[in-house]
Amino acid sequence: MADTGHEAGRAPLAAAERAYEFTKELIVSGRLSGGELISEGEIAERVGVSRTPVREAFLRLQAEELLRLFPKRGAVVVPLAPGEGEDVLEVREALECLAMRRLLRLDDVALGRVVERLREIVRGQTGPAQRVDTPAFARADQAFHLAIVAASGNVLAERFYASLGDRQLRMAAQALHPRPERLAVLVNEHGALVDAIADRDVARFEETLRAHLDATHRAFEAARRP
Amino acid sequence: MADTGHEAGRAPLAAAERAYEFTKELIVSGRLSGGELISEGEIAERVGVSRTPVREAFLRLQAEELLRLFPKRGAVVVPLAPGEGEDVLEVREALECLAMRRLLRLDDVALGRVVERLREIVRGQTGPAQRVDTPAFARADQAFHLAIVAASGNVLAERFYASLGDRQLRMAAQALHPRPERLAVLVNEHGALVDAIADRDVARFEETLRAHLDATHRAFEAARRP
DNA sequence: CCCTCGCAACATAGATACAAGAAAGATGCA
DNA sequence: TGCATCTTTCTTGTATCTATGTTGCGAGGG
Repeated sequence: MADTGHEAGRAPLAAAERAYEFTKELIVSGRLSGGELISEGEIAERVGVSRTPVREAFLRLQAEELLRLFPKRGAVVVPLAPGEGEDVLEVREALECLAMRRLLRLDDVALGRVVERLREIVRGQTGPAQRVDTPAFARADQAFHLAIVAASGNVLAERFYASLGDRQLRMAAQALHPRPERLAVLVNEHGALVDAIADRDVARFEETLRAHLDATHRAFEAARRP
Repeated sequence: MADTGHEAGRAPLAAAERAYEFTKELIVSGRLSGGELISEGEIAERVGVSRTPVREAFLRLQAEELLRLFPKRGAVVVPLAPGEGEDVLEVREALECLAMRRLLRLDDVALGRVVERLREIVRGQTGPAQRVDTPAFARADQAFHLAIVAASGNVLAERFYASLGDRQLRMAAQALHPRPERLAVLVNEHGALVDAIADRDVARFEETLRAHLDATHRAFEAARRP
């Protein structure tokens, strides 16, 4: 039973993890904007670890398409491409519609549980929307849409959808911020989506979703090029 | 240990890349099946590099969900989930239909170029189909479908679709290849898909694709559970 | 004035060394 | 024999060191 005698309970949080969180925070928060160049050594020094875990962090960030590594030259923060918002939204729409069609296979009881869970999430969004807490709302929005995909049971789609998350957050932060009055509208649209699911109305779901994402997209584009 | 300066004359392939390809080949080809345990050192020795690039390769494979890394314990090959075949096909269908709708935005000249490129790929499939070269055909099949998605210009979708291809290759390798007489049919179906694209007929494309994938899926499931 | 060659600074890529954690097997005791 | 514990060994995690490639700048020749 020899207890280790170390700071019990406190996870040491691996160096690679710290480097990852640190760098990702820099990017997602926007303190490092697209196109900027960073080096392993620079981050290593600031985090206080060696370059090896930083390298690992950079690889993960590259896999998430937040960083782009150039051999022997360095790493640049991937800028959001002009058409990227469109791409993300189209894929989201496709995956969510797929999820909706898949949800139809559930019996009424199971679908009822899904609907209840979704309504719960939507209820949780009214708070951030009223407080105009944009970052919190962005996370709640993401959780809502991800929940739809997750409920469909397609783990592949769920994983991919989740991987879009950080990218969405990055865009949402820019898209929602200048237009806080849209938040309440978004909550209503979420409610309408759940209604469509509860009614097993695929066409209405797709139509509502398209309008919902179109509005978000347009807001984003409007924010980008005033 | 391997002398590094030996083949330094031309090293177009980085050590990390070699380690990655080597390990991925082991997994996708099925020589390493789900649940098996591998270690960095083992691969490093077999590839003839140090553990550092192997570590990098493992991280990439983990990001692709082909490998699962356990801290301080090792790496296991992720087993293919029971419903994964279904999941993959559904997502493929969704993404390809999305691509088709996107292709409609192209003008006739651009669409004509796409169609011609696709026909080229289909023509290249007749050889493997007649020779019943199943692995080559599987790659050509994947290239065809990926080309459709790539032509749509959605890089996000394209990347995800490519990662699905690896999973599908892996499943195909594991399930003894179904009926070789189907290969010629598949080529014809590919041709029909291109025709639908050339005619800008979304409905026909979706219908043909669904039948195409359904048949593939059924063949796959039939091979898996005899 | 412009072009080119060469050198220095800097960045990564890979190898190696070392430390620490976890599991299997060996060992001693009741 | 059965169990607790200790040791051994295998594994990863991190640091450091060396090699190599890329960039940028400046001197020198046309």
